[in-house]
Amino acid sequence: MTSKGKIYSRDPGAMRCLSCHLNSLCLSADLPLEEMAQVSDIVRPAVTLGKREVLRSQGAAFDSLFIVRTGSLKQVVVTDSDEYLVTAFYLPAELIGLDAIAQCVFPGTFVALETTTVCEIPFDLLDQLCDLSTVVRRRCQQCLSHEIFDERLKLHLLLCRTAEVRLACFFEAVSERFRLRGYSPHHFRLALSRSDIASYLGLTPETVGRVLVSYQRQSLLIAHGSEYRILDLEGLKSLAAANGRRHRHREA
Amino acid sequence: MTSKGKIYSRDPGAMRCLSCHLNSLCLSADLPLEEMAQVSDIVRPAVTLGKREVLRSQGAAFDSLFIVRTGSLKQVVVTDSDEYLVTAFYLPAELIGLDAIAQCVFPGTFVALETTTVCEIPFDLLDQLCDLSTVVRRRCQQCLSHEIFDERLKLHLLLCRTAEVRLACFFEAVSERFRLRGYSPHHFRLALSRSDIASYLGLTPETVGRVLVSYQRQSLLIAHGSEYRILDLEGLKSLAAANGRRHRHREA
DNA sequence: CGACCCATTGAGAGCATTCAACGCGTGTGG
DNA sequence: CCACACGCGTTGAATGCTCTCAATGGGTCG
Repeated sequence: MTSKGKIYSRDPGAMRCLSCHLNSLCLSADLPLEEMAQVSDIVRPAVTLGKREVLRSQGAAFDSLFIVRTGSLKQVVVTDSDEYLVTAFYLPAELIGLDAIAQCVFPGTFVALETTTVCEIPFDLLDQLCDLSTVVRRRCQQCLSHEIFDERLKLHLLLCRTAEVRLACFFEAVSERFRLRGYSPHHFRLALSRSDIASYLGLTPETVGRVLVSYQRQSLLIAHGSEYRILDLEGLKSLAAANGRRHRHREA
Repeated sequence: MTSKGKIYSRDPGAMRCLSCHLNSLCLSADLPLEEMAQVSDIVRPAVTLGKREVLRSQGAAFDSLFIVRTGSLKQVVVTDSDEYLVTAFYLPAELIGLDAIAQCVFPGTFVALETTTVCEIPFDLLDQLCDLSTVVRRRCQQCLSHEIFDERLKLHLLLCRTAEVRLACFFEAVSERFRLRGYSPHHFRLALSRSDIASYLGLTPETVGRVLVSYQRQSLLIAHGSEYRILDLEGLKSLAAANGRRHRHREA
């Protein structure tokens, strides 16, 4: 398709990644300088999205991966039976579009939850880069594999959990994601609505609300709109770990 | 580590893949002859496992991917809170170990559900092959990406489903997996126990049993031990699609 | 300022779990 | 070869969690 030659000419905007505050978390994390420069070169300048603006629609041809710089997005899948399902959400430095590679089509719609900027990485260029650099290829592989395991285990755990435990797991994970990105793990704004959280966890908005109230009564966390303040992270963690329910299996 | 040269010398056992009955489904599917030969060369002769025998244990160093030739296996994860969770199972031609790549450790124990044979693909060799062949690399990428999306959507769907619908989804998916592999989609043996199925779906064995009885009363499917006969696949599918429950969202 | 969406609260119903008991088949050890 | 233990599958009754439905108030957008 596209000509294969010379995909990285050192242009003025290059080395963008090096100076980016997310540098250490991104796709380019831990890459040697040379490779990081190569990745830098194929990254398009950041795009800004307004709240509720769509980055890519479900079914659109897969052209690029994206990395969140600021703000956040959710992935919404509309199923055959016209259900509206929030299947993922993305915070700064997180990679969008990995699930589109196989089918060459975006499996869901990506919607900005607030004013958001994203870097675009054209996939055909990244693909060429993978051919040239083993390090980059491995890094991509790692990102892919990491998501598989992460998702699988978490979702399987949630399947047999009560609402109270599901939310504890959710906030524990979110808090950790913020912490890794250098934000406070105890106090953050999460632009997902209660309905979004409910959809993501397979609950109803009412139940989510009720559990939040019960958390507040237990002095675990306080929710004010989209502001969340975790008072007792350890308490939340033990709630999340407490195998919230049933199933007394033994080893194989 | 290992020397990079000449990883594919045409040895007598080569072209194994070409003559394998699973050829068209496997990792090697759709590869040009030359690449298929290369993959063939790094595949180790099939290993046989007895029932309940462990292929790799949770936490073991990641060394190889495996492909099921005959039989089946389950992946069991023991969580921090000592829960025993069935997170995946594998039928012939399916790829084991993709979720181990990121952490370089197997995230769960792989147990044979019956007498089973698997092909082993040493990962360091496959990795080298990816460096040499774009086609192989893309194919690996595809396998990885496919799992992400598949799992995510299915599990999120299950989260807000009743037991009746969860099992319908389960059998629809299993039937399809058998069909793709050339077996009857209507009649198959599934070596997973009721407890395994329950764990996989986040239910209790009792509930699984009760739903199976209700299916039988509705003439949807008949279960005799590990033999399953689907009488009304369409009925099962519509049950699975019927958004088994709640949540009336609108588009974004 | 009105429409609409989101969040919250309450009451009732339904579904799945829990707990308990039983029959069956298999594998083990005497 | 047989007895027994054990895991698996099944069934029943009761509890409890979460959904459903409904109504209200607050915030936002047009």
